Amino acid sequence: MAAIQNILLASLPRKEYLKLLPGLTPVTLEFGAVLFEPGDRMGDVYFPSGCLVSLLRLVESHQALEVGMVGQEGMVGVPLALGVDVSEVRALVQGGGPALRMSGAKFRSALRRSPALLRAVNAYIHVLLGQISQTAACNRFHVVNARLARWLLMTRDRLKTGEFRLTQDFLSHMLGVRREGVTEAASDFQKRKLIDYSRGQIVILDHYGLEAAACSCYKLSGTGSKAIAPWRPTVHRVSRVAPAARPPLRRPRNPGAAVRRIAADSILS
Amino acid sequence: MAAIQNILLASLPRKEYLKLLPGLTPVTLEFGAVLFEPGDRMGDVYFPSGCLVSLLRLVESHQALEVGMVGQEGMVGVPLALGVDVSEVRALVQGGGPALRMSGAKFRSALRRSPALLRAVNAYIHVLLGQISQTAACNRFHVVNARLARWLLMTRDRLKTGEFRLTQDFLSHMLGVRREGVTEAASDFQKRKLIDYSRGQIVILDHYGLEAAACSCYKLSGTGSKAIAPWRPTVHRVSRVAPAARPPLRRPRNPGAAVRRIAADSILS
DNA sequence: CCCCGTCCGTACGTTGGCGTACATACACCT
DNA sequence: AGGTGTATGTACGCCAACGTACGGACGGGG
Repeated sequence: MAAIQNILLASLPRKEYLKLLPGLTPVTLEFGAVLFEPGDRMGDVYFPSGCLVSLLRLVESHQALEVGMVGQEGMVGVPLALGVDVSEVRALVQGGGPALRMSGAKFRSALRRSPALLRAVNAYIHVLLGQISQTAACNRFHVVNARLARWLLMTRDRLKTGEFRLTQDFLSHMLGVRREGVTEAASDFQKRKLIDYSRGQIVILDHYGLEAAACSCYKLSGTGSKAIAPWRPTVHRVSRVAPAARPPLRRPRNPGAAVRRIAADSILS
Repeated sequence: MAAIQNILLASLPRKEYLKLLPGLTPVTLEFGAVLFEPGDRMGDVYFPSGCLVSLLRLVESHQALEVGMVGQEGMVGVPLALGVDVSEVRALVQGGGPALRMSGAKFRSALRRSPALLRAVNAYIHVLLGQISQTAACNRFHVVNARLARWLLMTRDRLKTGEFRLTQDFLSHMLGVRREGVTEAASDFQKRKLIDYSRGQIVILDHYGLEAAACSCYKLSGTGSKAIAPWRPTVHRVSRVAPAARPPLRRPRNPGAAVRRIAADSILS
């Protein structure tokens, strides 16, 4: 059996993990998939093992703001652990990859039978609370540049890679700013050789430089408490990334699964 | 026995509530008292019955932002229910009044023994999560005027009165803006006869007008979900409030209790 | 190969809020 | 009665971000 990639599950005693195993289905979450919309009944929970899910709060049908970011350190569907099965946020797959899925019913019964799981989930809820409130303050006080830097680093820590595919338009909805604002901030970083950015392909060139550009929120709860260690080995390359094997930014190849997918320009809706 | 004023406790079956009763100590929280600081070990939880507690996130030693507001619908010390006893926020008594206090140890054992309490607390945690994330989006997208209106209404709903004592300086830290920004917004409201404001004494004159001035966040999670009903009977008076029995804004009369108190100009620190 | 959709860059006037500074006003204390 | 500290009002320059508009650039499909 492969190593358990989700930290929350990995923290369980082997015995309790084995009891959970039958209920866990490995799935691949595609970029752009929407796991939940506000108002949706949440049928399943997801434990990301190599993907990244954004929790977005929608405002007045024209704007979105990321309030939480869930990677290997956590789970999607926290309210189910609290006895609520209606989502208040949009859960958007922001970085495609593997996850473990469990039905809400099984999850809730597992919570009752496994004290270790309950402890782990509770601890994560606390982390999430802290992350959300930290992000709230960050969004209020810090300028776009600093927030973008923080966001890129947080993403990197969770995807364990300094390369990912995200349009500036997408980013603007995460940060709750105009697309042009992202362009300016990204251009600045690019001039300073902190990142390379081309048509949705982001490469982090200088991790430490980005940290210096980020607000202090990154070091505080930026990584989602101690669970996620910043992923260090930064590729220092200055040449453009080869335009080779680059899948299309949207239109994922495998439209299957019971998750909706959304057009890039309707992250808001 | 008087009616149970805390909605969270009142929702319990009488039998389970009676089991809790020995652990509950009625206390009076004074305006300005700080229940927890970030980093503090939380020894007790509080169930407000007629007071109002703000949860503030501090940023870089010079700014504060309210991320949550706890009244009769909730409790202070949520992390204790999640197995964490270190606070991440400042819990500041923003409206003095009665509350029920319970030791953290008793609370946690009560949670184990009372399924109804667990359900109620979990439901509240979910509400709090929603409130925090809604506030985050609100702080990002809405102008000061709208946010101030929302804040006043939320306070009113929880204190069940349209009169309360708060300086503009205090408000500025709640909203995360300059004091002058609050002055301008409040002056605007005063000109439009929505509120009366004089040296820390706020009177809401036109509840519906304020609602119109507030952003839509008020109606959404503004009231903390369905738990708190907006408190309607607005006093419509235009004359100045009599300068009569007005206690000093700070320097509460009873400095006792094991809670620290802070100077008005150090809400930040 | 060209077209067209997507994505990125830039520009310009506007504005909400900031930082700063200072003036007034009220309240309590001596 | 006057002083002192706190609370509020106002003013001015500045800047980050907004709304809007448009131009260019890349890339896949017909």
